[in-house]
Amino acid sequence: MLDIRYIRDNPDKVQQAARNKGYDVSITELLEIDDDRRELQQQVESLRERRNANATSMKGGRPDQATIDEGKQIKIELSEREGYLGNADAAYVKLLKQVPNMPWDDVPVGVSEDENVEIKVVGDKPEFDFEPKNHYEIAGAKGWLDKERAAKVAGSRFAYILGDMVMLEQAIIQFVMNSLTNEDVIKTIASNAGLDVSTRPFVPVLPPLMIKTEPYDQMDRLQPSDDRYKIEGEELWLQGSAEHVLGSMHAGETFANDQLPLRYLGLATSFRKEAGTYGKDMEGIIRMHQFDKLEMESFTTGSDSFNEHLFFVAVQEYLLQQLQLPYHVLQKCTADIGKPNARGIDLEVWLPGQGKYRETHTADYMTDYQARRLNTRVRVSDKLELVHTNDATAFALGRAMVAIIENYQTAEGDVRIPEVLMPYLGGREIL
RNA sequence: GGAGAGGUGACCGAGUGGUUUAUGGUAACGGUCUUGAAAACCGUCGUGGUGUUAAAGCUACCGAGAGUUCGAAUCUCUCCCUCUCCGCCA
Repeated sequence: MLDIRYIRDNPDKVQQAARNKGYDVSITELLEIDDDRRELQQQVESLRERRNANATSMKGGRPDQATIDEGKQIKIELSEREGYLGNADAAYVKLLKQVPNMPWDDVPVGVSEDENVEIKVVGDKPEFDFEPKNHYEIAGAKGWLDKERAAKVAGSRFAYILGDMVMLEQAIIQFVMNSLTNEDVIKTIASNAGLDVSTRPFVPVLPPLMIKTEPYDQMDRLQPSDDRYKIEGEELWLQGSAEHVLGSMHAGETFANDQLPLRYLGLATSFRKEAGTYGKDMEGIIRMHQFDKLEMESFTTGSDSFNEHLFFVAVQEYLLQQLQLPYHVLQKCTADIGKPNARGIDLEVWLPGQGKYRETHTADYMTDYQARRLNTRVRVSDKLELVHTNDATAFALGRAMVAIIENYQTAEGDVRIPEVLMPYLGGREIL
């Protein structure tokens, strides 16, 4: 949620930003309702003042009949005004929630993801002296992937992952966990990127995989709710990303300044309905209803948050470079960054089996947009301010394995193991 | 799932319908005293909204929401959470 005071002071800017992001919300209407609401609030508060004065006028003794009658009269008026205020408040909050976060200054204006801007290309695409295969051809032949039986048991867009592919996932998890909990690695990443950020390592987290309606809404991630799985008969949902359960973890809390930055590395299975994508990416494991993901989330002060965002991107690049996977970096345009985002970066890895880049990583810079409704704050030199949140993919494990399988394939249909992962696979060099 | 007990400020803890603008204590901060420190004493010590140049003021907040009442931390209802016992369970 945006700060209403900012909206009052910058109505045109906010309106334009919402338009650029593709959100149809009337700032004029919002500010009119805001005015109405404030006027009603004044009326209600002065009635309450009268009520309170009336109720305490007897200083503890029994009030006389005239005082009681007066109180009854105030009560009638007050309850009428409170009714109006309640309606105005509901309309106000509903509209205010619809206002997207302001895009950062350098976010390109665009109407669709086609206008995302490639800002960097890294790594050499592998060259093969044979026709490279898709990950699902290789994994299928190896017996690592069984979607038919998964369909029988759970339906489409589910898979049994088997054998060495399971070992590979575990190896990636261990590699990333070991790297990002090591302060020396954090130092290296920050200094390579030339970033003046804290070198505090990440805290690994196994979060709950379900989240209640209220914190989900406060994270501004409940929408689109038709991409979410709801537990029948409960105000409970399966999370669609560890971001949802990590970012809401400190709702209602106030940090001391020296607790920040607080960096979490969550490992969680994420669930998405993928409604409206039927027929799209049905082959392989690119777009499953369920996938394991290592996700970074951090809480910082406002002054540190932008560098933290750049740091998260640097972490993503570091991990891909360690695995020697070729990728490019996209700066997402206004239409694609997302409603709570101020800025968004996508990393896409080159998939030789498909002959194109595919999204494997996202870095979301939220400023204080999520924290405002979560009410997560920090005390900075005696003043309270909202924290800023950043989240970013460390590895979506399914897609990471797709990238490894396709980039490291051999003519024989085997998969070489990236060097940094060998120690986690018993020193083997090939799968 | 069943039965019971609870949820009050940074923390502990009183408060079962009306000077409660939430008692008291701890911690923190400032001061007095001291060569310095401790102790003692004095003072300060919540958040949101509204309002304003700034303030004062007003208002809300005792787990969340709704209700009863002239008046609610206190009574009623619903929900959330914690603890104890039973049941079930990896």
